[in-house]
Amino acid sequence: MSRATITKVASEAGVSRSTVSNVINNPEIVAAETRQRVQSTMRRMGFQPNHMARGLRTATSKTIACFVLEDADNSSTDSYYALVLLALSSAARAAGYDFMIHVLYGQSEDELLRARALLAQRKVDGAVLIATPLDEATVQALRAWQEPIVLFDRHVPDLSLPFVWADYQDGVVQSVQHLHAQGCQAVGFLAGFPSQLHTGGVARLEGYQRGLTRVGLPLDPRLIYNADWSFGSGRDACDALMNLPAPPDAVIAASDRMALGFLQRAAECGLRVPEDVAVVGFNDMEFTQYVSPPLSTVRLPIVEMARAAVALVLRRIAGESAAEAHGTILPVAFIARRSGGMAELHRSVQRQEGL
Amino acid sequence: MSRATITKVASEAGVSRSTVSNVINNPEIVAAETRQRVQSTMRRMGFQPNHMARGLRTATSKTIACFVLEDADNSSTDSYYALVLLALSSAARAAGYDFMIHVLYGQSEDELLRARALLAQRKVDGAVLIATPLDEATVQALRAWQEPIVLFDRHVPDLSLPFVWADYQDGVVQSVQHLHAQGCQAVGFLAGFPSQLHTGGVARLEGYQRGLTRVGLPLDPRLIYNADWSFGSGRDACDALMNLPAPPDAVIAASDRMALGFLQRAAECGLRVPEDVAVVGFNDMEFTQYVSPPLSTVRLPIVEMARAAVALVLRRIAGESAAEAHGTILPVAFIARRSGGMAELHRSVQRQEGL
DNA sequence: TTGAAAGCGGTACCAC
DNA sequence: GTGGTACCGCTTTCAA
Repeated sequence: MSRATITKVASEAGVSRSTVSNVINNPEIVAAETRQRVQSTMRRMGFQPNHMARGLRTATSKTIACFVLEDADNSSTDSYYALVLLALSSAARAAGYDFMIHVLYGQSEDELLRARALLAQRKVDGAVLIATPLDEATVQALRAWQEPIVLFDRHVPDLSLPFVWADYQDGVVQSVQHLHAQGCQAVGFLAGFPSQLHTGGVARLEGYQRGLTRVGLPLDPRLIYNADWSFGSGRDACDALMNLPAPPDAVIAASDRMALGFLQRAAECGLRVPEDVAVVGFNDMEFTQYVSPPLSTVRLPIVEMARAAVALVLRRIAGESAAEAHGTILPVAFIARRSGGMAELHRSVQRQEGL
Repeated sequence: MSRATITKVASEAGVSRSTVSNVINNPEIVAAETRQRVQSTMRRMGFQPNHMARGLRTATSKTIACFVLEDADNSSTDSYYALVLLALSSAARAAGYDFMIHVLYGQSEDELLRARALLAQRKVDGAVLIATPLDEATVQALRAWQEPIVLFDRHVPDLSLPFVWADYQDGVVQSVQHLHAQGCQAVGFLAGFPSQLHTGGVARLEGYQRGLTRVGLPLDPRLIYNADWSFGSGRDACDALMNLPAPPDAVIAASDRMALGFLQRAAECGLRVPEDVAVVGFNDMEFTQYVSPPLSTVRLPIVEMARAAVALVLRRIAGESAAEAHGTILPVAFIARRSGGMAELHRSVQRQEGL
């Protein structure tokens, strides 16, 4: 039994194909009686307009893709990606678009071509790119395509590709302020690789520096440990920093994973958190609530970022130039938990309770 | 500048459209010289065949979808989903298919219709369904569609929907065996909701019972705590079980999250793990490596499961009936870490080292 | 308000 | 081995 087509519906309902088409796309211009007859026929026959035929005619797919640039570490297996993908899918759907995910294994020309084919073949109307490592050359290439592409969670200063980005810098500033409010005087920092290509890493380091300045603490380079984002490097950082002649009384890690490594090693060394050293992470990964003590951290507004990214893609699809559709920067939220010290929190709770 | 079409390429290369089409789809039947001329013309013009036109003609989209059934808990933000989605996407791509993700917010008729539309409109050729909660009625409906749909990580005994499933039961059997080999004599169990609809929960409980039988330990119902999969319920389980007149010397949790709650509460109560009580989780979530002590757990073969699921979908797309394409059950792996006790491991290491 | 007809960009069959 | 041509199912003028 072959599928119902618009032609069959038309002949069944005793109207022309154009009328059926109008019932679907411009119901208001069809006479009420005709419309109802056609609608009930469509329902009865289980008619669904063929996406390919429609797309061929209208030259749109009503689909957007997320290009996931996978690096060597398989970083995209992180739960962060689950959150982002689902948030994007939900934002796309809210806008009436379907959502495709396409993984790029590296940034080879070949892989870029495959991604481009999706756009060139009109299989998708636009794309959001999510990439931890991102070469300059790749960005240039993407830009040259002149397709509706938006960078997610990336800041691209000069290049005219629209982007969505969270205020990483402010997240660390808030962390410093919180720790300072706890009475901490020597705040260390576990930096990730602050390569130029990982703008998030740079922004966090800048936030650290700016935060110190703002609360009036000196910047001591010895308190900055250059880790590599991994759990293990967080452990190493603990050994390195806490054995300094003048160890920090608090540390901020550029990622929750490093913070957790630090936390674990600190426990092994008999250090109490936050009494001996307060710890703050970054990202609010699920497990941060489950460790002892629960980890203070910074939460990214992923749902809002996804919405903003989809909105930017849609503007590009609608014909807006890449130059017009500039970047969107969204605020982050500091999440106070025990590892960062709770004095401030207690005070504010007391204040709320009118004590 | 409008996009290159097959017609333009044809006239540019001085051949007919059919020949260009053949160069793309049946290169071997075209004369080498013609083929090369056409190919270089295509390249020069940046020609990409229009997906819609091709799909219209061939009635295929070369796309499969993953339907994600989202429950009230937003469980799909779990990193498990990131792994599954990326594994599916990779498996799809290896088979030459693109990959769409479509979230169903609940199991209402409306949501099911939206998912069905994707198939009926020929926007996707088939789908993998991944769902924590899954009503009988939904399964019946899916089945009635007669579309290429495969259930991921679900066991559907009687219903003729192909499925992929991991040997949950054996995972727990292995856990029991490991603990028994450590000398544990009273192994408790933290069950999730063992509803009929969550077959994974049932299988784990069965594995517990079967494991005990196999190693010759008695089944003591008091050692089974009915938790709800959450971190908090794992904590509660610790209080409940460890305050029994005869507390267990080991517990197996049906999820890592519960195991971690147990671990945390145990630490608060001054219990040593694994000396006072050994703990084993289930799923091998990332954070299990990061807690103290690292959590023994059971790892699901997600990549293999994804491959199997895509393979089943493709068989259905190729025309195989749902009845023929039965289920695939894949083996799981017990991961020994410190929380479960390491005596056995030490022995086997010594054995390997020839001691 | 409705219908006829011309595509959209490919594929596939059939002559040549 | 190559070219002509009839579709695939829908949208979109343009007349009636």
